[in-house]
Amino acid sequence: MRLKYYKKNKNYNFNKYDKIIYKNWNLKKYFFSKINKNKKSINLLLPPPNITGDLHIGHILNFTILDIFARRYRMLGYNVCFIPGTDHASIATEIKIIKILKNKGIKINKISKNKFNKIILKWSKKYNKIIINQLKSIGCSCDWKKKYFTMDKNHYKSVIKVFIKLYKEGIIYKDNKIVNWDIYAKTTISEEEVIYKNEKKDLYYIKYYTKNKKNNIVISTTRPETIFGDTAICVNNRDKRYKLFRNKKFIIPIINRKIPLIKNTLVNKKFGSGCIKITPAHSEKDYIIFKKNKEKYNLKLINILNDDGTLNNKCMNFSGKDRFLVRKSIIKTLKKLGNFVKKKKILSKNAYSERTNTIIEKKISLQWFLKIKKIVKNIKKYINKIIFYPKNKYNNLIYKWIKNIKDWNISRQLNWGHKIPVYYYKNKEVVANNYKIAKKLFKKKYNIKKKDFKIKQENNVLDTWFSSWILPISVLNGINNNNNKNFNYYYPIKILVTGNDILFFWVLRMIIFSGYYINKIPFKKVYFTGIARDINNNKISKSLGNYKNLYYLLKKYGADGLRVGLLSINNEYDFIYNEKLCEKGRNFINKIWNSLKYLKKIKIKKKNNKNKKLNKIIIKWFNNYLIYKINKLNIYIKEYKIYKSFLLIYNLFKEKFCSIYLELIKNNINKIILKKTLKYYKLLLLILHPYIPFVTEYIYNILYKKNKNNKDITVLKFPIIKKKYKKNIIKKFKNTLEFIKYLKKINFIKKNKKRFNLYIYKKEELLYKKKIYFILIYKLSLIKKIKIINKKKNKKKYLFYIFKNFNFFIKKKNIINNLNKKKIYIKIKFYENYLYKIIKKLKNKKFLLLAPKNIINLEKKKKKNIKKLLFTLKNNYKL
RNA sequence: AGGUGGUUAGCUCAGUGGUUUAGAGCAUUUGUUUUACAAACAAAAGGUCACUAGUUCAAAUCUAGUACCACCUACCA
Repeated sequence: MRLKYYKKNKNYNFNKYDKIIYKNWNLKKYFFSKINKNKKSINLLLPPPNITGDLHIGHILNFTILDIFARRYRMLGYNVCFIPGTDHASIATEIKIIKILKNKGIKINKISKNKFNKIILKWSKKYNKIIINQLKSIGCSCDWKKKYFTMDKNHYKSVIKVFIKLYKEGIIYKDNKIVNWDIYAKTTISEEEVIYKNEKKDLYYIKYYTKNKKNNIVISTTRPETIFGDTAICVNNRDKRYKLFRNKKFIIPIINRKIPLIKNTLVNKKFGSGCIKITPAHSEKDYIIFKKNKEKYNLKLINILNDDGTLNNKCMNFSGKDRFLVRKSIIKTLKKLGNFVKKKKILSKNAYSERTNTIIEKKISLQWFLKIKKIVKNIKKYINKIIFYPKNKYNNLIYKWIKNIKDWNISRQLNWGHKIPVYYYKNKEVVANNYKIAKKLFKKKYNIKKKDFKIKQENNVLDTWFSSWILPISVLNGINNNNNKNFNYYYPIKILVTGNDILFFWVLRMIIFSGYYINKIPFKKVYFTGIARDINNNKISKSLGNYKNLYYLLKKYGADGLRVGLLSINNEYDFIYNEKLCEKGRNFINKIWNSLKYLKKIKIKKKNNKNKKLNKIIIKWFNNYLIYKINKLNIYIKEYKIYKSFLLIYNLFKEKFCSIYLELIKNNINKIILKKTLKYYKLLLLILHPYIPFVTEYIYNILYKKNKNNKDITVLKFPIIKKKYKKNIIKKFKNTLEFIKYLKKINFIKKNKKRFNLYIYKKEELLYKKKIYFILIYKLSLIKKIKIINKKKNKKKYLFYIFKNFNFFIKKKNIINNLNKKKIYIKIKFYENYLYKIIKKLKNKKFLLLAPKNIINLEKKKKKNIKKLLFTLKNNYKL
């Protein structure tokens, strides 16, 4: 690897070096995992992004967290297998292609299926490449040899195998049911892909007369265009208003067809007129009522919609027109006929397709279903074995979902996807792996003796999620061969990282499938991230396109900068993404770059014994502080508190290392301290590496690698320090810095910056020496010397100050008091009030009786100190 | 309608039953071009911690209720 260092560079040139560094990692096969029984395996699965477009902030957050786990486990000596992949995303991709073709002015009807499929294939190849490059460019340390695509041969085979098994067990079946119909994509979609939005709608009240027009009944509906599909009128069993009408028949306006009045408890008396029309082919509830009364009343099922959302030929002169246009014109007609009563605005939900954002229609249709309830029985057992982060947040939700779960509609009327392996001959069907086997089966099963007969494969493809729910097993080829070495070694996944929005789509289904198929959990842990949202609180997603291109962000902020930016928010909850986050990330990387520049520049002065003592203290402090923080860091990561862990490192590096440590040793560097500094710096790079892999690798190569054959940082050991640290040293150092800050704050710095003395009591000398480093005070403040005195100093010449428990004096002439008097007055008032409160507390008998002793003592101390402080302030006020 | 989470500085968010004035980043204001870093450093200003009640010697923190916001689930002719 050729990495060069130019001292003139103002920042880390990520555009140039990130690629070189990743190539090098790849060349040395650091991320490729082979079975090694002496090493524990860690299996991580990258949730496959859809090939519909490039990656966005949500993905990057997700994958960064996964990559942190991967890199850290690798550095801890585990055999990490981080499996990347992409999803064919059947419906999403197909819609995307259709849109693109439409924009080009190409009509889909005029393209043959073959050609269409070729276009999609080309697209999928292109975007597979793009996505992989993007994953590499953000630093994902994946095992590329194990890369999968959900339309690969092997995966396809697995999907088919699973389908056949479930079909044979009677879990997959074909039936006429009400499904969600997307009129744009012309396919069914699953319940999870439907988004309900509450919107204002008109509720129409319409009169239906009896034959002789003597009586009428008023139904209420939001969809008057469906009257062509009416088969009955329904009221609640207990609704007394309609008692008179029992057993009567009514006539549908416009089409003049007779329909009966029926009863059902599902009808809500209070809503609308309490009387509804039944159109069983286009409403789930109506369908249920229809089924119950079908035989008794001889009801018919009438489908009135074409696949594109226009009315079909059963709708008289309205046929061929869009359902919403018909709604308007039919109301006009009803008004003319005198059947229209009134309309009312109500708030009601419209069902939208998540994929195409069009209003979906409920429609009766012959589809394939999966009896998920049948295989979900033992799920509690498996869910209890899996740990979810954040803990317990989703438990209730999960069980509720399982309770209400309906059969899963798995067939889609699309081209792009796994074709359902069912074959037809006349009205007979078989399920088989391929055409040849299917033909043989027909011959056997149905005793067909003809040599030449044509069979047809089912046109529909499977829902995308049908191929996703088997992933944990299928990526290790565990479906085709459930006793292979890889599968036995790597299964199950250690931790799954994913957005909380696909809990039902994917996460739960994987648990259900693995539990059913091999009686095992698919993963040990699940880490849910929040969802990235834009300023308007919309999900950042491919379909909305509300995000900037990744390459733009990478060019501007670098991969490490992006990673830092996204780690700067608490990712357990949804968050609003703002590009300023990336700026913060970039700035941090810049800081790191400059620290390297500084270390490269250091020149050692030969004779420097002046500040040996100071150096010793600094080293002692930082050494202990590092151990303390690294210990804490490891605890955070073990608890999967990623956000906290990074915040810790961020502050450790920027504040403690750069602002304090490096500033303190400046101009005072000898061989020993340089050696120590490089050691600390290496430790910092190591703990930073999982978070920001590129820049740390670069610096490590520049600063520490002497031979080509030396290891890169990515395979070094992650520091876990078992040494104990000394708390009192850390505290003493902190105390001292606070003391110095206080000295600066009381504002007695002379303009000529002449040094002056600080006076302390003899009796407090020990306390001072125990808790404060004098040497640091000399270094960082204008104090010339700390002098020890026996008696109180003359008020006229000296001013008395207090910091925590420390009392000290300063000569008045050393103070330039430019605090204005008003401010001091406000302070005095504040402390007087504060003092009053404490005195009151200390007079409270209950407090003295019940509060712990140390708290009481603390209050007493406070009282003392505030009194003194007030004294000082008042003195200052006079000044 | 039910569930979950939230309400803390102008913005985005940390935070803990008692530590003299509740923290960070960004934004704002002021100062500093001093040899690692102006994408920096130093500092200032900015908060009745949503509201009400309760528990407690002590509540921003625990409990309950209210209001508002977000998400999820269900109903809707």
